[in-house]
Amino acid sequence: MVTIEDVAKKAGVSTATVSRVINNVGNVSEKTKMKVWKAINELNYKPKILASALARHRERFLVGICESERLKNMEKEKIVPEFYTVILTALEQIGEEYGLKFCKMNLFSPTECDAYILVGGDTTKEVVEMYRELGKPFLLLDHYIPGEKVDCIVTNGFDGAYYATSYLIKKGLRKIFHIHGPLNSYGFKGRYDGYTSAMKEAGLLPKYYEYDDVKNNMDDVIEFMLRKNDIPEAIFASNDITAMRIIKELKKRNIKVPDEVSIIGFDDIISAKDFEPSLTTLKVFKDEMGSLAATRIYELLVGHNVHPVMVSLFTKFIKRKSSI
Amino acid sequence: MVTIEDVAKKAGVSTATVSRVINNVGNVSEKTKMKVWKAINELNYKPKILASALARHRERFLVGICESERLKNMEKEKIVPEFYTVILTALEQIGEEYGLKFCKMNLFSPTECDAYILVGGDTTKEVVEMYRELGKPFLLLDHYIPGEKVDCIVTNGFDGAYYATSYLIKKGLRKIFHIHGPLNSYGFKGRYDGYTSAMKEAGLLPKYYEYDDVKNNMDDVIEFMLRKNDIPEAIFASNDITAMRIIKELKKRNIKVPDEVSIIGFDDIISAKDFEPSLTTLKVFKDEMGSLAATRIYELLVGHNVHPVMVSLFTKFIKRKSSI
DNA sequence: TTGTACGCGTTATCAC
DNA sequence: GTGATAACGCGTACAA
Repeated sequence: MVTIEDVAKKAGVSTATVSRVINNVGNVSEKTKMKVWKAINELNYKPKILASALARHRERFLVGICESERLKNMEKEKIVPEFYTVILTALEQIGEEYGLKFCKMNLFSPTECDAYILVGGDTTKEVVEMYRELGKPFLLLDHYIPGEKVDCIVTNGFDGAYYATSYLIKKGLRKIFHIHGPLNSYGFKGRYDGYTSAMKEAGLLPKYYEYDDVKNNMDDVIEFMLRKNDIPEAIFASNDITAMRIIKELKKRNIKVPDEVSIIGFDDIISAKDFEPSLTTLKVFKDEMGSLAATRIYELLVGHNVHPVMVSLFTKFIKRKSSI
Repeated sequence: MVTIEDVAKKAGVSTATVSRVINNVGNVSEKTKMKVWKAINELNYKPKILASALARHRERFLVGICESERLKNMEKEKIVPEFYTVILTALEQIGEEYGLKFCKMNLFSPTECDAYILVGGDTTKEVVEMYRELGKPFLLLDHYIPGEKVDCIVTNGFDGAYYATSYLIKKGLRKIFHIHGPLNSYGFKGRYDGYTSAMKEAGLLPKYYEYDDVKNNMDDVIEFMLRKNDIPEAIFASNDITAMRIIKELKKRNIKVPDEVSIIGFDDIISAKDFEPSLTTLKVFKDEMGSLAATRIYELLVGHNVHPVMVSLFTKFIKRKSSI
């Protein structure tokens, strides 16, 4: 392994100078810079992020947590239960390990920071453009924008949905439906794809209904579904809230869960395990998302040319009483 | 930040003992273990991977690079050009930074190692099951298996395809076709999804043809396409080899590229820039895949309960002469 | 402008 | 069974 010391020796300077050249700080004469870069290239030296990060621990970076008003309100009204809190807690805890300080701000009017974490689905192409112009590293948390090649951390909805659907199929069920939110949301789209993919692979016909979260038209959706397709053997819902509303409507019509219809949700929100019946679901690791975000933003802050990636966390199937 | 020293002080032992307890090595009395765990929990201490990794550099891990015969033959016959070489080079270089040693072996009959990297698309559920039973960390490189929740590193075909298709649309083209390999391959499927997604969003009708890589039936595909849909304005191919074969067939029929038809490939294989005309394509960062694989397998080796994730690298659009 | 020396948090070696 | 301490590779006060 070639270290900074090897480079220093080869260039005939001290390790301090090499470090200064690499990180482009302090005053180094052009002549010395040339010598150092030459040595670096000849030895094919790559700085070790690990050691660098450790040594930089004294450095304090300020990272902006950027949220839209809409998201904050959803938090407040418990539509997106505990999401924000859990993420932020993990983010701050792991961030501390890297010497990160966090600072909340509005997504659309960020204040000066060393880096930014853009939370939730309200980040558009235009917003990304704005952050690009700030010239600081940033990443999307729980969101992805096709074609923009911007670093992001998301939950792998496809995989979870595929697993849940396959599970129901393996249990011998055939008439498995999917009720989902708007498919322009990346999260819902992935789950939809996972469901249809599993169904098609098993030679089954996917059947799905769109549900409007805001209007809460579950009554109509269920009514329509029952009239048109008779009773399904199972429904995979694109989140826990939706699953709970489905169960409520089924109960109203005296349809037994899970005896007549199995229901599976997505998220594992806190109330899922105390619901009646307790909800079978796919657990989303919000704390892991937070800690991954902290790790990633740190890499972007101190790493030399980091390639943009999408990191998607797998979910965990939690078997409870709402499904066979 | 709470360090190992804080824990040691609280438990009334040395840092060495705390380290021994955490990593479960050496001889520590049960009584001391209890004291240490108690202190760890009370302080909510989390070991710092960074420092741990740095200190462990002296340790040498042996990592198996597992490939199927099929893949090795494809390498040899240049069907998957330079893939193996580029990946392995980056893997070894970055791996060295972490004290990793690599050892090539057959995917289906691995020998004893500390961890494994399973290369390419021949890894099935059954193979995964076999590696799980080995009880060692492993990850898939350039492959993903739905529902298995196994760590993997892939290229984000969806994003690249979406970008390329959107690019053609923005240039004013409407009749954009897609010629793809078998969709049971994760890579081809993602690109297919990205293409159709971009087309649908623009209100255009996706049109695609499957091409059989092994039979090399490009002549038939092009013939069929031309007869049925007349001439497209552009074709997005699911890889460079396919793109080159398309161009060859079009040339044979005196159709000009890019004047009459724009062609975009995927991969940016070495020969892409010397092809006539040079190929517009989406560059896959093989070296980055290798280095990410090294980093990730190291995290799996030394990290405490690492959550499984899929890391997908964004591609880069390379504009050359085969497209407008 | 450059070099010396210390510290980042953890693990491993060697005493006891 | 346990403790003191020297590494690991790099960044940066401070000195020169």
